[in-house]
Amino acid sequence: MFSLNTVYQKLFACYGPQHWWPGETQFEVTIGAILAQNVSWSNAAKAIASLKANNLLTPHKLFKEDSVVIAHHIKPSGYYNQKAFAIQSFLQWFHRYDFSFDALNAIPTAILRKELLSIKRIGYETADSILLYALQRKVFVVDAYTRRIFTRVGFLTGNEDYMAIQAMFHEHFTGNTYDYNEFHALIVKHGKDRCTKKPACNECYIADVCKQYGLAK
DNA sequence: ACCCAGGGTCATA
DNA sequence: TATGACCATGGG
Repeated sequence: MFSLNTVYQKLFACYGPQHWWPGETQFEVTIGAILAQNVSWSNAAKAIASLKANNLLTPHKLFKEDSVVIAHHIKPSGYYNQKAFAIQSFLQWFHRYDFSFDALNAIPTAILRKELLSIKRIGYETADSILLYALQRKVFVVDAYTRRIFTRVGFLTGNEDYMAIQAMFHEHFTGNTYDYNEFHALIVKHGKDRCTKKPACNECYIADVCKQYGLAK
């Protein structure tokens, strides 16, 4: 049987809490989730800093501002035209809730997820990142590291789609919302440190743990 | 110079 | 359903 709980506990013991998401407000975390799409966090952070420095990091400002201007300020995050559009698509939706995160808190997770996914340029991972890290919903965020690492250690075949992988975590990982937060962050941390694209991941800590406890299938 | 990073979408077969 | 192409910057 799967023992994702043990893998999580071992990663936590090894690396410690990651304290994600680095963002001062729910709104900053949300915009950060869009800006971080397929780009290093350092690049996304530069774009956030740029928006802050220009006093643009509020729902009202970004909603009214010309998308060309937004694109200019978020350039360091890459894909700046698409991301400017994504931000304004999100805000067009958020405007229906008066830019209120309290209003979002009243919506059931399944409904909220569906609505987020209906927004242009917001896919599974971005929607789930917003749900988990900005809205404190117990939703597992699946990313490239998750697929790569857990395929490598035998928990996945590599052919599962996003929803199938998420379903596995939802079914077998019994942590609370805080644990969901840390688990994803720890997977990214581990991926960056020790489990890159190298064909043979000789120093994979998760692989070590799985071997030690006989956890892989 | 090359590879990759806390993805998403669309055309094509 | 499943690949490929495209979007684009900055750090190693």
